[in-house]
Amino acid sequence: MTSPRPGLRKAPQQERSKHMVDRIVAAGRQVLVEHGYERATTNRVADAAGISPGSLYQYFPNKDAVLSAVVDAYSTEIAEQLTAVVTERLDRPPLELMRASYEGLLEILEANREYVRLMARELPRARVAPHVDQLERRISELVGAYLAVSRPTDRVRPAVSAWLLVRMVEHLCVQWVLEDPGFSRETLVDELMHLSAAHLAPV
Amino acid sequence: MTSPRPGLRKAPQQERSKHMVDRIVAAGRQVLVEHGYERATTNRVADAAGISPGSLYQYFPNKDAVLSAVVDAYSTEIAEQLTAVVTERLDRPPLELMRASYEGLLEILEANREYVRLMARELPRARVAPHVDQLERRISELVGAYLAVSRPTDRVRPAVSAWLLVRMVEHLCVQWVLEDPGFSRETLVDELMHLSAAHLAPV
DNA sequence: GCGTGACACGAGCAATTACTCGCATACAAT
DNA sequence: ATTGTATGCGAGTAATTGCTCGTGTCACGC
Repeated sequence: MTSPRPGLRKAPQQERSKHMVDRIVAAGRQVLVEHGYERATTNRVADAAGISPGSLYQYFPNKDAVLSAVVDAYSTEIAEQLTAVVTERLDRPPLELMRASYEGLLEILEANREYVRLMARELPRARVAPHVDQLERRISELVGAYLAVSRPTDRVRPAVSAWLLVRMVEHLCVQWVLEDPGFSRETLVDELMHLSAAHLAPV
Repeated sequence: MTSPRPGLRKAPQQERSKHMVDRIVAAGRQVLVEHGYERATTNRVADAAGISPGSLYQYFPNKDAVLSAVVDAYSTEIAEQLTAVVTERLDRPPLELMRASYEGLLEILEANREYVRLMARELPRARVAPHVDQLERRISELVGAYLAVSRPTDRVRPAVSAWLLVRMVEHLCVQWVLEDPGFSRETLVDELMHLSAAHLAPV
């Protein structure tokens, strides 16, 4: 990434510093996961990156920018995985697509439990809200558009269905991954399917 | 409350200090709501309570204890309101009880939007998790017990239903209150009823 | 080789924070 | 009134934190 990122003090120009930003972000992620939000200091991040605080501040204007970059990189990563899973199966029939999406989501969340815990438990909600809100809005719009075309039900407006289903599925999957409430992933998917289908069923 | 509270340094013995603890907790709540978590310092809380930091530390061993007391008092308050709403209508038929509970929950959340924002957005999840988890577990157990008796469906175990329904309803209601997503409370309740009924419907 | 600017360093500053302690005051019992 | 104690004060302290700046090093065009 040579293009200037938002929140970056300056763009790296020589080879040796090209990866500096990425190293800092990676170190920030590691510090957050290992030490938690309250112990995530700039000095610690610089330490973890094997550089000095001064070098960190050549690329980031302040602590906030570092943490934002961490959250941003991490959530982009997850969003891309999710998009890939869904678009891969976009040609399948609706119900099958739905089930595949839920299973894909759960697989991704389970594979990134560390990230889920960081975003949903460790970080103050105010810090992740912009990213999460944006992601939820984007997905809601996609689902809403899909529903506006297929129009499985007239009881509810597509936008309302999208809002409800996206938040319901997301939250239950996240909580299931974090809590491990004692029933199988298959059961969860089955019940999510049941709930979604019931909601979308015509009057 | 003359009984020693957990996390309290010492119990007030004279009249003039009886309300000191409550004043500190109230001030803490106000500071959290007004200034946010990151700006909630002990000195600011003492200021807001109109006392000195030294006095604060006569009753609380550390900052954490103050914040915990705030969260605890606040969530107890809400839990009591919710319990009242449900128990008041415990004799009504199941569907009516369910609808009344959802409506009661939404009324309480809307009346305490400030609290909801504090708990769900402002505070780090790690700090509210104990309280929220406990509340969720308690409600899940209640619902599970209720379902174990009435057994509306054999498809899912009562505990699983309780887990899913409690988290689904709670999260959607909280998000609806915080986001104001552009559809009426009536619509939300209708859809929650629809979803719950569908989930609990026999095979 | 040499000069110039990008790069990196890390000690340290200024500000903030949680928390204390010596002292003053209000109260209750005698 | 006097005395012992509970209560309250608030300037101060030790530690931490975000961040800077003077200094030095390295890469690259000439």
